[in-house]
Amino acid sequence: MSTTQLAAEAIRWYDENARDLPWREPGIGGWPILVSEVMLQQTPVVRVLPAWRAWLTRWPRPADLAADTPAEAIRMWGRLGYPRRALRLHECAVALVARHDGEVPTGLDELLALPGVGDYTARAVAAFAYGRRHPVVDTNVRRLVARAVAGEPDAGPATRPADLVATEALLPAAPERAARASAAFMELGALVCTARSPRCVDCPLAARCAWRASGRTAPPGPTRRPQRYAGTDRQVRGKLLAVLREATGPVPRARLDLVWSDDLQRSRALAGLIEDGLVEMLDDTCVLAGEQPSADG
DNA sequence: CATACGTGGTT
DNA sequence: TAACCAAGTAT
Repeated sequence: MSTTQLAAEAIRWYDENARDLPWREPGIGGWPILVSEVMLQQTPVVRVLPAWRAWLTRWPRPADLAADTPAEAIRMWGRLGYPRRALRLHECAVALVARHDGEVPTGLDELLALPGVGDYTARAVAAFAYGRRHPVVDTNVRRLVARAVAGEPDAGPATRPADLVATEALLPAAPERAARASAAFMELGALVCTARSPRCVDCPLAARCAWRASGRTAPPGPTRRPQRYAGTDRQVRGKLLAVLREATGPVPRARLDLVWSDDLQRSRALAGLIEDGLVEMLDDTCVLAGEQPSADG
């Protein structure tokens, strides 16, 4: 079977070339892996590393985080971006204590029911923490499969059930080995079969790659670009939250007024943060969610 | 299915 | 410098 060979080659390469990442340490546990997966959502490895270490040092078990405030979780999140993930992780910890005896569950459905855990993360935790044989499909795997198997320059814009089927077909029968294959595919996608400039010369799958065999056809024309970051509500939210993150107590509205001059947009952004549960309003001041009143008032 | 959601490094 | 990119999720 040629598909089985893809996994075999990928694993062989992975054994030699995988990065030495702390959450890959054998037996590390479900919680550290869950935290790493959530942090890695849309965030580069190099920025996650220190945050992951600090987070797990402070909250080694879900119960530790559940006992602390959401505000502290948001603070520890620092500048990783998408701070709602910190809130989701805190909610996760609370749910794990309430529903799963403080442990990260092993089943896909139970994982999927956790806040901030979607299809990718549920599969990643089940496979990498518990050795379950589930296809793990992230953007790297979708790109690699699109190229190596389908011969296309890139995967489609949205995850499709077909991606799951195509990836499942590549997995070895033995669960532990399937999980290793998934890790290998992700690592290959991250380091070799990259989006911009794939390094086919270094690719262990090159000899079997359909895209390379076709002469590396170019992707279709320009896709519609999203809005620029500068000037968006997103940027304003970031500025507002940065002030609250660094403050030790309630912040007067007047101080938040300084971060953005457009009253309408600033109000809209703040309302969004409150709506998302990241920020709370107390009288004429704002605080991070669940912030405890400081002793010194 | 499109869009909102942060941040900072690379090209 | 502007655009692109990085282990997605929720609506």
